[in-house]
Amino acid sequence: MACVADREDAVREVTQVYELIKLQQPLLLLHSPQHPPPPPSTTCQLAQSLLAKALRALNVALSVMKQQPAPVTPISVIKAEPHQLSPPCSLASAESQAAIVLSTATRGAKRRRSTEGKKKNTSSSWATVTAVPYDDGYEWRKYGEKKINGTLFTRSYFRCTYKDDAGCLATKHVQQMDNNSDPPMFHVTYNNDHTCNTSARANTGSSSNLAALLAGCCNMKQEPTGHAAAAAAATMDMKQEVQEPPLLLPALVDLQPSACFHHEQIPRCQEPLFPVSMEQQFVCGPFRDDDSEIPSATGSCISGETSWDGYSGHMAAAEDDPLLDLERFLFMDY
DNA sequence: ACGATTTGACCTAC
DNA sequence: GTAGGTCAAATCGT
Repeated sequence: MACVADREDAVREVTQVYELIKLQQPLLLLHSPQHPPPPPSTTCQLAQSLLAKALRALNVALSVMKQQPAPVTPISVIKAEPHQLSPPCSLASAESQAAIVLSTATRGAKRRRSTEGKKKNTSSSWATVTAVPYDDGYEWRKYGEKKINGTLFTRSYFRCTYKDDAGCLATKHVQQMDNNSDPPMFHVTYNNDHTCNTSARANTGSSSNLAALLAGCCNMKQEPTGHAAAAAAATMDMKQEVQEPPLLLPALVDLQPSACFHHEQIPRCQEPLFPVSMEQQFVCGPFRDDDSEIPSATGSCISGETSWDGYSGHMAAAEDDPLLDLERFLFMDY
C-alpha cells in the first residue's frame, strides 16, 4: 500500500526542483535569443547540476509513484533495437502497451519500404507510446492513413512539413493502440531524423525536451523552436487553440498523474524525447537491453505530467522490475 | 486561392 | 495474394 505522504513528498520535491529550474532558466538562457548566452562552461555546469537534481527528485518521486496504480498517459520512448522488440502488439492493455516498442527496423526485416528514398533509414527509427502523439515539437503533414491488420484503429502516416523545402525525410506513423485506456494511447513510430533544421534539433527529435534544451544550450546550437508545437497540433483533429508555447517553463501546476496537460501547460516536451545518443550524452548512462524504457521515461521527467505517467505506465508493465535499476541508472554519474 | 487533409490506388516486400 | 507504406487527385478549411 502506497504511502500518500511519501507520494506527496516526492511530488513536492519534484515541484521544488522544477521551480528551481524555472527560476534558473534565465541564466540558462534556454529560450532567450535576445540575450547573449553565458560562457558555455558556466551554462553547462549549471544545466548539469540542475538536471542532476531534477533527476534525483524525479527518481524519488517515481519510486513512490511505482506504488501507485498506473495512472494515465503512459509514455515510453526507446531507440528501437531489433532484439528488444516486443512481438507485434498484443494490444491488450494500456499498461502492457506502455512498454511495447516496435521498430521499423524489425518491420523492415519483414518487409521493405516501398518507395524510393525511404528504405535506408532503419538505423534511424524509434518508437514511443504516448497519449499525445501529435505534439512532439515538429510539424508534420499527414500523407496517408491505413487500416492495419489486427488493429482497431487506422494508422496515420505523417512526414515532415519541410520535406519539400528542406528535403527532410523524417516521417512518423501514429497508431492508436486500443480504446480501453483513458486517455487513449498511441503508438508512434518515427523514421529518420529531422534534417530540416539544426543538427541539435534534428538529433533531439524534440525541441522541447529539457535535456535537448540543455544540449542545445551547451552546444550553442539551440534555435528558437519556430515551427514547433503550434503546428504540430495543427496536424490533427485534436486541434485546440494552440499558440506558440510560452518560452519559459510553465508552472508545475499539477503533478497529479491523473491530470492531463493542456497544450498551454505542456512544457513542450512531448515525445519523441530524443534519440539514444542525445540521451546518453546528457542524461544517462548506457542503456540496458532489458530495461530500455527507463531512460526514455527519465528523459521525459522534466516535462512533467506525461513523464510521470509514462514512468508509471512502465512500472505497471514491469512489476518485477526493481527500482534499483532505475537508481543505478539515474545516479550512475553522480 | 492556397495549403492541409482525406482516401483510394499503386508499389513493393514477404 | 496479402499487407504495409506512399502517392496523388479530390476535398475541405482558412
